Amino acid sequence: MLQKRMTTKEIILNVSRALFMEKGFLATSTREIAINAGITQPNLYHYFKTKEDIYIAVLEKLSHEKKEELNKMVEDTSESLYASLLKILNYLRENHPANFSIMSHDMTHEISEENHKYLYQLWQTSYVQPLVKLFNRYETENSIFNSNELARYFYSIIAPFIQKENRFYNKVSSEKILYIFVYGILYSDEKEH
Amino acid sequence: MLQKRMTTKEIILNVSRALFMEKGFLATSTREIAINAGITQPNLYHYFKTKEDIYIAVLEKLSHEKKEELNKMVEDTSESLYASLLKILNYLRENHPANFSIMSHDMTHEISEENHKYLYQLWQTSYVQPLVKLFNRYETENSIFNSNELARYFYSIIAPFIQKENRFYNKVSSEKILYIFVYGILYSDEKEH
DNA sequence: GTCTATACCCAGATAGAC
DNA sequence: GTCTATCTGGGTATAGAC
Repeated sequence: MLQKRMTTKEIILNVSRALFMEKGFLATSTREIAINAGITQPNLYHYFKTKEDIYIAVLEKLSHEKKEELNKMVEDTSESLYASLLKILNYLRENHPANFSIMSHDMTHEISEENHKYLYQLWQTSYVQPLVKLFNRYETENSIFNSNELARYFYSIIAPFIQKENRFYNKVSSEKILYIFVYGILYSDEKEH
Repeated sequence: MLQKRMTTKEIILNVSRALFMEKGFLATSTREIAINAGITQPNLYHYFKTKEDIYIAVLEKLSHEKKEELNKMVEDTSESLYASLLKILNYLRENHPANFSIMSHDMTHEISEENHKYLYQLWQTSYVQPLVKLFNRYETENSIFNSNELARYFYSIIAPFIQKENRFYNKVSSEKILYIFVYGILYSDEKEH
């Protein structure tokens, strides 16, 4: 994917994605986006009406990409639940540019009400739904959690391990993270595996 | 605690805490702090050199308060691990003004390097250490996690359930949250409790 | 210790030439 | 489609009177 062959709009979306996901909405300036895209700041406004519109476009593209990938990973029915979750976790840790916590905060605090609702829907269909499908296949009747809850918990638990900058959480292996989610801290105390 | 009998500095710290914790460092303006404190914006600078200094002072006070409380809760050795964790979780959900994710992001992105290090130390001694003490009492040799890891995982797992604004996570009971941390999702599938 | 006035900067966004 | 120039508003912080 050479930048030379990309349109200006695509370049803007790419550099904006990196900046928004690393620094958050507020801390990312349109001037910074422009410089990184190799254009002037007013030129941005030829492609987008506002900075918020850029942000929406970035998350739209990101969500659609991840939706595709997550659905693909979930559809392999030959694997165990643990194996599927491990694959997803590793994929997100390697490929996802976003810090979920920042995304969530920006969505609820820095974005207009209607866009907030729209992004929430995007999140649901792209990230939560694939996981719900997965859990539905394994869930038994006496579980105290339904698939929707499990999908949300999964993301909240893995969130800190996805942010790139964190010196502590980055070193933790995906297997260890999953152990807690799947077996809890007591299981690993009482049993060997 | 009547505001009338508080000093101006205390009032500033109180309103700043509420604003910083809800909106984050960047999104909170000194004008807003001043209005809520009932003073003019330049008057802030009689008490603090910079906005960042206010932020540091807020987190210092908050940490020391929580350190006291957490240590108290951890010292009751008659309780089970589950009961202790439940007490701590409920306490934080009821009394902690902060969204840990925002705090963490501000610390690493919006604050000077030296203050960042200082706040990290505060976090360690006030929040992590009490939990480490607790886990040390229960940990067995074959656990794949040490107490320090468990303390950090605990906070990362409960983090989304502490932010006040979230419509989904707020409804979840503390018992359910702890179930996953202590028993995992599989245990609740296979066994009744 | 608190105020008014204001400096200074950087943000998002627009006008209009090329 | 991209630019230069610029508007407008908000931010943090300072000067200096009371």
